[in-house]
Amino acid sequence: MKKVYVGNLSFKLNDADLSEVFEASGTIVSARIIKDRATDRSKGFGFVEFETEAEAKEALKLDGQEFEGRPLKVSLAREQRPRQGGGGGRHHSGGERERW
DNA sequence: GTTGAGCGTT
Repeated sequence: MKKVYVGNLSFKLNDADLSEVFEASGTIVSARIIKDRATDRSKGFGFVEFETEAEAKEALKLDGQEFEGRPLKVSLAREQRPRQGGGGGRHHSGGERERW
């Protein structure tokens, strides 16, 4: 998955807004603002998934772009957090990155 | 009605 982390977002932004911002960078598979599961309030950051890596790189160029009065913070998303464990083949748990 | 460095939930 080509996913990018987007931070420094305004608390007013929604997944739709995030989509609006990054749809100009490429084909968005999924765009979501991370919110508090309890209060549903925006945490001020989100994730955007693209179809291709090239589009994700285009999204990285939006890093520093001002939006809603705040400069966007865009970077490669880390490995997706496991939902509940379980399931089976865990390749490499934790934030450890694949060795190059 | 709140806040501000950060890497997530069905």
